[in-house]
Amino acid sequence: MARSEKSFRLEVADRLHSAAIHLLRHARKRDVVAGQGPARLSALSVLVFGGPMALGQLAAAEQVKAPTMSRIVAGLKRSGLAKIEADAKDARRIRVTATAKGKRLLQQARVRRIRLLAETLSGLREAELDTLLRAAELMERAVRQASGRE
Amino acid sequence: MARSEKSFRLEVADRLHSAAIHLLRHARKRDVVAGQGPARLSALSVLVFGGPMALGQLAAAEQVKAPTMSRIVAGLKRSGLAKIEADAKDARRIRVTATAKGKRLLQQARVRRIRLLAETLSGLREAELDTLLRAAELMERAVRQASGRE
DNA sequence: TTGATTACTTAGCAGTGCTAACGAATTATA
DNA sequence: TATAATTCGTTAGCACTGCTAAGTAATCAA
Repeated sequence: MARSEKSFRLEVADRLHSAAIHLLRHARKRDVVAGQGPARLSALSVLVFGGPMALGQLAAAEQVKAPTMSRIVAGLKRSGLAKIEADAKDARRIRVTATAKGKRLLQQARVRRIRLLAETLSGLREAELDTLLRAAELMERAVRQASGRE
Repeated sequence: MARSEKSFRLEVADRLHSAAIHLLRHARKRDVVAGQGPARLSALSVLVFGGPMALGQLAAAEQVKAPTMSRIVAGLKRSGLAKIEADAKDARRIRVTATAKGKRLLQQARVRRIRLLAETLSGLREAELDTLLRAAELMERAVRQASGRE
């Protein structure tokens, strides 16, 4: 059967969507161990690897609205995982920074989560892992490009 | 740097986890169009493609606890997307069935969501889409195997 | 028959997403 | 300079989704 460029993309989108949901749902239980929800861990990750930034930047990076990020940051602060300072140039802005405790917790949570996801992948051969790695890169690229288009 | 079998799997798990989160977060806004949250749509999908089933089965299929599924089903019922009947054999059980309206809505929501995810993938070449499709299959397989192991 | 198990519901907590509305600070303009 | 428009973040309030604990009803086992 001849497959058109377009319908093939729809098929890929469909299958990928489903697979991503199932994969994450399977890995999700694990986040609980850190005592922090996935949104907080993800935001903390951005802070740790991207350095201190304003709330708005963080919200954009996480593709979330400002009020949502405001609450996430409040939670991180309450847990001592991030701290908030005033911006020297612009008093409207805040500067969100991961604390040492935040960095530590992130590494631990990350290790646990990733290790358990790796278990899920334990039945795959190395060549198949290569495919997944390339796929992960493609997904990130596609999202970046699409975000730019919006 | 020589990569060991093990650390490579950890790296793949890490990148894949991150990519899946970002991809779904990017596609998520779309579900809103249907006026139903992702958990309801996903459960409805199981009902439509898997046929009527008991609440416990549905919860297991969605990897969710019974109380959570109880509420999801209540929501579907309230919206007229699913109906609940008594089980003939066992009065403790309920039989959850997708209504015609539920099937219709699911198809529409699915088409919308998939079409918009396909847009996200529009910058990729056909060979890259092939990679994603293979990756989706691998993810599903890995999750199935891991679920069996648990 | 009585006790244990199973299926589902209810209640209550926490996290995460949104929009609307607000105050404070900054920038642009008359 | 004074005023208006914009930007940044917060608060309030809604909805959805996940959990555990506890309760009810039905079934199964001893």
